[in-house]
Amino acid sequence: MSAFTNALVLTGPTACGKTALALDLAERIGGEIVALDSMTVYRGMDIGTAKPSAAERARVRHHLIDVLDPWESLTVAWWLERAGAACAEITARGKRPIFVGGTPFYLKALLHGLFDGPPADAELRRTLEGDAARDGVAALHARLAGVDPKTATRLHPNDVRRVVRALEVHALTGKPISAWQQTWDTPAFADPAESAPPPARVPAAVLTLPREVLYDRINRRVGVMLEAGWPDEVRRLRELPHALSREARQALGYRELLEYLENGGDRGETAELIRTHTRQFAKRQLTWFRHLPSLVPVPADAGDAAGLVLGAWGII
RNA sequence: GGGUAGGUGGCAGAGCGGUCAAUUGCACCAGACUGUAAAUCUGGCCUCUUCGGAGUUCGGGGGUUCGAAUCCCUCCCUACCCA
Repeated sequence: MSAFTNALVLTGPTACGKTALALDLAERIGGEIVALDSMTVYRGMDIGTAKPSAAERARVRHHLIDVLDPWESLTVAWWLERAGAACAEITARGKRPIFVGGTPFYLKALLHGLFDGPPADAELRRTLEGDAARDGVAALHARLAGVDPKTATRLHPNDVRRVVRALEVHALTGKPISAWQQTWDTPAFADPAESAPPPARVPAAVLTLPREVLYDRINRRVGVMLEAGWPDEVRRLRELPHALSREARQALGYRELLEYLENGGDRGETAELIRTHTRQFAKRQLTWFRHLPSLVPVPADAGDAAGLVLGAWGII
C-alpha cells in the first residue's frame, strides 16, 4: 500500500493526449513513466494500442510496456504487483514514478487497492459457467443468494461473470466475497464502520475534453491507425505460434480487425465499427472518472496543461 | 408509358382491425464494476407528467368501422422488371 506513496497519476479518456503531455512532464520533473494500461503490455500490439514510439521511449524511460507475449494472460492483481515493483525501482533510482494511461479498473486498484482474496480458478469457473448454461443464470444467482445475500442483492442475475467470481471466492475461502471486499466505496459497503481506512492518497490528474472534441479525435485517430498499417499488424499477430490470449484478443479494434480478416468483412464498415466501439469505451472511462473523487480535472486543450497537471499533483 | 414490390420511431426491421407508443437489433444517454476490465452487465430512449396517467405518432389527404400502423379511395415518393 505504501508502494505508491511516491507516485503520480495522469489519466484521461482514450485519444485525449496523455502520451505527449506525459513525456513533457516526465522530462520536467525527472520522472519515469509506468503504463497504466492493460493492452500496451503486449509485444507486437503497437499501432492499435497507441503505444509510445521507440523515439518517445528513448526520451523517457517507460515501464510495463512490451512485457508479455500476446498469447499470455494478465490480471489486475498481476499488474498491480508489477506496478508496485516498477515504482520501487524508479524511486530507488531517485526518479518519480508517473502512471500514465486510461484503464480505469487498474486505476481504481492503484488508488484503492484490491482485497487480498484468492486468484481465479479456471476449472472452478468452467464448472460454474457450465452450471449457469445448464440451469440458467437465475439458478446460479439464487445459489449465491444462499451463501452471500449481500452480494447477490447488488449483482444482476445476468451478470454471470461477477456471480461466478463471488461463488468462486466463497468456494475457495469459505467466506463470502462481501466479507473480503471492504476497501472500496461500493454502495453496498458505504457504511464507514464497515469500510477499511482510506488508502494513502496518490495525486492524480484527469485530462478532460469536450465530448464532441474527444469523439472527433477518436474518429480521426482510428483512421490514422488504419492507414499506418494496423490491419497488417493484426495479420502478423495471427501468424504467431500461439493464438492470442483471451485478454489480448479483446483489445479494441484488434477484435474487430480479427473478425474482418477471418470472415472477410467490409473494410469501411470495420473502420466505423472500431470508431463506434472506441467512442463507447471512452464514455465508460468517463463514467469511472466521474466517480473517482480524488481525480483532479485538467482541460487537455488548455494552453498550459502541463502546468495545470503539476498544480493538480501539488508540485509547482 | 405498363407491371410488381414497397413507404413504420436516428438507422435497420417486425407488426397487417382492438391486448400498439408500436417486438427486436444497432446507434444514442445514464448507471454498475475489487484477479477477463480496450472486457462484461444493467436501465432509459415521441412529448408532458403531481408518475396514477395525459397528449400527439406508423409517407400526405379522404373514407369504412364502436375501434385502423393494419381495410378502401386518392395523391406523392422509392426499388426492381417490361417498354
